[in-house]
Amino acid sequence: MPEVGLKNERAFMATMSEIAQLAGVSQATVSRVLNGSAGVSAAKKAAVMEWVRRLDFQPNSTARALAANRSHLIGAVVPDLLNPFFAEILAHIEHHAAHNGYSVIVANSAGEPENERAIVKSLRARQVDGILIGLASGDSDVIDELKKQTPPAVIVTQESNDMDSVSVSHIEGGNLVANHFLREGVDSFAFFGPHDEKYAGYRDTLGRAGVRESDIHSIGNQDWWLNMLSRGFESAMDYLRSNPVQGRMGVFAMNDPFALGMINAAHELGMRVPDQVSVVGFDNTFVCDNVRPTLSSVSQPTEEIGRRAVELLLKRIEASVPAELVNVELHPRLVRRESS
Amino acid sequence: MPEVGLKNERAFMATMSEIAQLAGVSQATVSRVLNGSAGVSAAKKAAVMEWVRRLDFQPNSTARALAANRSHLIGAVVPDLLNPFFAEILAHIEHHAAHNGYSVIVANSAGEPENERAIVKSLRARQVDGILIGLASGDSDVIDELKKQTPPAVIVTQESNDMDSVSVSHIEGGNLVANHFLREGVDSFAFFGPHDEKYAGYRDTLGRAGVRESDIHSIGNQDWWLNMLSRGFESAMDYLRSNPVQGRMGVFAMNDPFALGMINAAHELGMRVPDQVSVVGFDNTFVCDNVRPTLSSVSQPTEEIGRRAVELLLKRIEASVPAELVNVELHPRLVRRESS
DNA sequence: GTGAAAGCGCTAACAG
DNA sequence: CTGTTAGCGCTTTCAC
Repeated sequence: MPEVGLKNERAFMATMSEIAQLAGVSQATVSRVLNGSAGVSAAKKAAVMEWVRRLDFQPNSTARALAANRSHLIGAVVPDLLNPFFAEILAHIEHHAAHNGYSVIVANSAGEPENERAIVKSLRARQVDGILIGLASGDSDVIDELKKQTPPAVIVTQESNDMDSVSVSHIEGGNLVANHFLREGVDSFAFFGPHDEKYAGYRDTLGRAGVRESDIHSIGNQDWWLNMLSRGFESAMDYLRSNPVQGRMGVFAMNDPFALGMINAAHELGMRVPDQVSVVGFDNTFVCDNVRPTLSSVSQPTEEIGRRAVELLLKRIEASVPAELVNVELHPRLVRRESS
Repeated sequence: MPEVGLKNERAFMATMSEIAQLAGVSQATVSRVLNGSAGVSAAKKAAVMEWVRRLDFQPNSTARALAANRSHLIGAVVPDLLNPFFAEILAHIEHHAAHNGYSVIVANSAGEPENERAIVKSLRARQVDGILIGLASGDSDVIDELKKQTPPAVIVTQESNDMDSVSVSHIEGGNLVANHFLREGVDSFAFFGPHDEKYAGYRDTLGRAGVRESDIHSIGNQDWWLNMLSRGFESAMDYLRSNPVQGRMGVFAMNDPFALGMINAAHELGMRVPDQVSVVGFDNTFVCDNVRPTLSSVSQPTEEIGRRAVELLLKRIEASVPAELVNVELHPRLVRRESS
């Protein structure tokens, strides 16, 4: 071991200069070896690697980031870590990022544009090489911010006209559910959540089957949806109490927690699922299989979303030139279970 | 705007020197102003701040980290992002870290000691100021790694003899469930999961009531528990099929997904919950309220765990001197619902 | 092939 | 109070 003073008592870390001294080469050569740059004699290379191994040397990524202007860090902004869907997406992002030598800084925006903005600023100051930003609903103001002076960014789980994005087609998701209800002979229709593209797809397909938009019931209002885990049940109760169901109603919920809330509310009021109330959720999170009745849900390929998002982002990072917009549009799938 | 060449076309970032030039002061003064160091004339301070505002300047955290040997970055290592419990903990960690000016790098260890080791190494190379490491089960080899040349680290959700830690007492959790079953007149007992401290607490309390350890049924084996989301149901089915229940059995599951698996398996086999099979889970995740029957579960104060862990870690980071071990031991609470 | 040297953008002495 | 100066540990010319 070399005789070096520890300037930080808590974590001794060798430096390239030390390795260089030990190996009898210049520090630049150590750098070359570690970066696999061509043109280092086998002998010196071996000498360097020997000491790298002996000291379990790892180059300081901060210094590297500063010098190379490349941090190998990406930022992942999610609207809600407590939502299993986003937790899943994050897990896959982390997995693929790590696999490519990138670390992930997480930040929770709570879906607030204000937070999103601040987070993007701070990520930029941290020199992240790229940003993956998960949006819970349609467009957000951040997009403007994102378009100007930031590292490359990719919108995840929503489409965007101005930015690269990776997501399923929510419209298609809505279509799927509408067709399903239609086939099952449901005779009244509701949408549980804020009106977005899912709603649009649902409405349009129902419309083509002769169902007027005014006949589609809206459950919940348009802004409470963030704290969804608790609010779903209450909203569903409110709705069912004041809207007696006759025949068979199909409820398309914007996400699984809401769908559960609806099922539980129906049971609470003595209605049968799926006979009187047929329920379909969205995201196909693991709870779907673990509740009774099991929950039908529109499935998003989270692994693919996470993977493609990382791939696209890294491509943007690698290529210094701005390229044409890419909107990866994946296909949702209806997973039918007992609730519908 | 100053005339500066952008060396990185994609993200122009002003530097302190530029601010200094604009404000007519030295770069060091800019640094002082931004760090709130005492002893800068109001006039110069104002001049600096003016330009900081105008250019929306944010100091480069990488450079800052390198120079100050302080990154304001902490690493959070979790065994499983897909487990809602850890997602929750992570959310709270992120929240409190951000609140204190720290960003969080997440890494998924999948509970593999090998990964944990590699992650800790890479986090160290990234100069994180501290590490929060969530352990899914008892002690891990990483602890040895953690004890030597790393930044301060705190174990989260498990106790440790060698490290700072923040967690509930799992033994106490086991006691709670045992007492609950005893009070409810359950007459046979099972534990669903690998034997750990929860099991020990359960066993000991049952023992004091005269139940022999050999009479406590073990469900599942000791190593599959990681991919729990799918395996719970199967294991429960296997168990119930080969062990006909007579009277009333109490099943204490190591976590909520397992508990759900047990309930579903019981239903599948025509058994009534909680009359024939009484089930209690662990972690009290949001699913507990969203399934029918609602699931009894031992609750961990995730917010407090996350907060105290961050607080403790920051204290360690702040204080340069190693202090006495701190093991924050919180209390679990049994939330009784319909399943028991 | 390889070393010397100039930064990357900042913090932190050290002089005045 | 404030400017000058020396690094932090690395990447990257630029010579030889």
